[in-house]
Amino acid sequence: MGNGEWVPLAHRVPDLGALELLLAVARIGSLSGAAKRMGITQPAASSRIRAMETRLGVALVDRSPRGSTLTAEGALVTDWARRVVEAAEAFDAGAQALRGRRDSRLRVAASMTIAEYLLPGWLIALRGQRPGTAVSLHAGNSAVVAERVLAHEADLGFVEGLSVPEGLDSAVIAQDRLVVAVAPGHAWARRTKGVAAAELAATPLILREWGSGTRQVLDAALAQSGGLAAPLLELASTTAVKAAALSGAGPCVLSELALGEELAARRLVEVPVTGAALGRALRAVWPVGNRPAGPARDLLSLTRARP
Amino acid sequence: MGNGEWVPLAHRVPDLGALELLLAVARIGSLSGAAKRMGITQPAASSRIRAMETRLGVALVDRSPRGSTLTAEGALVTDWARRVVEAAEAFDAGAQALRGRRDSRLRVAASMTIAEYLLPGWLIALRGQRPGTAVSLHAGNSAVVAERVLAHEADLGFVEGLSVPEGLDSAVIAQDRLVVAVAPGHAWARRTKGVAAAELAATPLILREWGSGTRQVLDAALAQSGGLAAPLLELASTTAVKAAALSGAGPCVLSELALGEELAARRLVEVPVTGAALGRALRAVWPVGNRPAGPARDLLSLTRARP
DNA sequence: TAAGGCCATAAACTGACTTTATGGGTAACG
DNA sequence: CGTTACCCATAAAGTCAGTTTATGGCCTTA
Repeated sequence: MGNGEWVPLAHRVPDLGALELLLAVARIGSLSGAAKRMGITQPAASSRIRAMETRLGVALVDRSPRGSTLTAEGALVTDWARRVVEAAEAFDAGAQALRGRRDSRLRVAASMTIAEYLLPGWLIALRGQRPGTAVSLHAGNSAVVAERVLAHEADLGFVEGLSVPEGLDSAVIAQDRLVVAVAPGHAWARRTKGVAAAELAATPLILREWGSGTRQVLDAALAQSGGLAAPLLELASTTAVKAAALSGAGPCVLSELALGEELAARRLVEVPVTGAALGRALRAVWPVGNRPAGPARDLLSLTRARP
Repeated sequence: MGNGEWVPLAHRVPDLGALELLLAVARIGSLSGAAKRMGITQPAASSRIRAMETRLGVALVDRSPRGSTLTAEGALVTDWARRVVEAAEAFDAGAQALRGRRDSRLRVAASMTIAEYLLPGWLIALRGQRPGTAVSLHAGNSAVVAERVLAHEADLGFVEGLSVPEGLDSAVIAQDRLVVAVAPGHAWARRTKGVAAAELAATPLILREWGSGTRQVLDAALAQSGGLAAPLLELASTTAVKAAALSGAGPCVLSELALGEELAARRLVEVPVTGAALGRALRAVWPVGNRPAGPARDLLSLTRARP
């Protein structure tokens, strides 16, 4: 893509502090109250909000002597801001765990997909329930996770895959699903009956490169339908796969977790597949006999559909 | 919720510029290259990445005399960062449109739900196709949108609702759906057969306050099943409704768009409903006869499942 | 071995954000 | 009808993070 006269996003979007302040103003209903909540003074808050309004060219809050409320545009902006702040919170939760402090009271090992999409949310929830718990995270493939759990270097592991590694007990915490998705303009988007496994197998697809968990499950599921055709594109990251599919290059296959937002917004359309099992269990694992206790049990109960 | 020793998110998460820089490093493969791309000097980039590593306590990039590549942890952090940056891009696209400049070549009016969840994505896509197009956005309820379109104050409108306002032609661009969702621990989460409309109507629910489009559709859909019971909670914002449902307070009803992420991550579970039509069309509208042309046509074709 | 990538470090600079210090406005209350 | 207690705005001075400029070391390629 061309560069043109590109300016960094950071110069066009208020910084996280300002967005967070805006959320506080929305919730609390006054600039000074929000300022106190954020640990800054009232003039600072006033100035920041005003700077944000100037930059956006829109009035965000109605000031009155007895408080400030959002304007209609302000409410919309606040909703967009909330999504940024929530993503930042997930980032923070994940990053803190990645730090891997020695004094951690809960050591977790997780596969990539789980670490990327699910764990931050769980950690935020755990922090809500047990604020004191320090968590350390180690990410790797299923084999690495199993190894660390068996060596008692992790209190709890999370794996995605078809089978449970030797020596571990497990509980299914969710049922992930590979999803075939196409851009709305693609011919398959009209197929309400979906595609048969054999047709899917015969079609060149946009895939992650070989070695990814996703790819392995797909290979196994279509083995009896003739095996995978040569890929249309073979890309290194989930993002690249999504981008290619969005541009209409062809059908892609990714975890439902990676596609949630695109599917909800109809930027991509799911194509049902008949005759192949594209599901895979997401499992929590622990050494045989060592049922999780303490913080590990807390986290586990957060992740399971049924406690 | 208690405050405790809270520190602002902005002090724990790198700023957007740093996250964007990290993405550039991931894509380009060198600090100096990423620096050039971002319009800063190489030492600045080096220093920012280093500061980020220090703050997070994790090495993110492997430096070598022939470039820099992400470490395993770096790749994970980059994926989390990408979500923050994408949210910020959506914020920016929406905010720019809200500005409402006079020289806008495309004036759009949209209902709240569409403006909040769908429009930013469309605008990003439009910017990709037609970089020069300046868009102005006006958000309001269906009546306001219709009025602006009829008065030729907007080139294109987007409404959600059961009927098309008088004097407007329309095209269905997506089928939104109200979703009943509960926390995974809730009894309804186990109901694979879902709940009947009558049972839903009789159950106290967590709802948006009266007047919201969501609420109206729900009222209409359950009118023949006995009408809505008194709400369990009646809250002012989508976010508040979600938060209440996440905490296990009870079943909530929200647009599928608002719940996409929570459902994908299984933080909330969808409960199928039988015997009531909870779907509603999302429509683009324009004055009878004035078929959209130019930029409006470009945007319209981006939003339609079938061009 | 010279050239051209890449990255690290040090020191001076800049500017955005902050606090401190005021002032003006509205509402509740005796 | 003043007093008190909120609320917000403005001005001036201070602070610190992030930046540039300048330099040096390392590795590969021709």
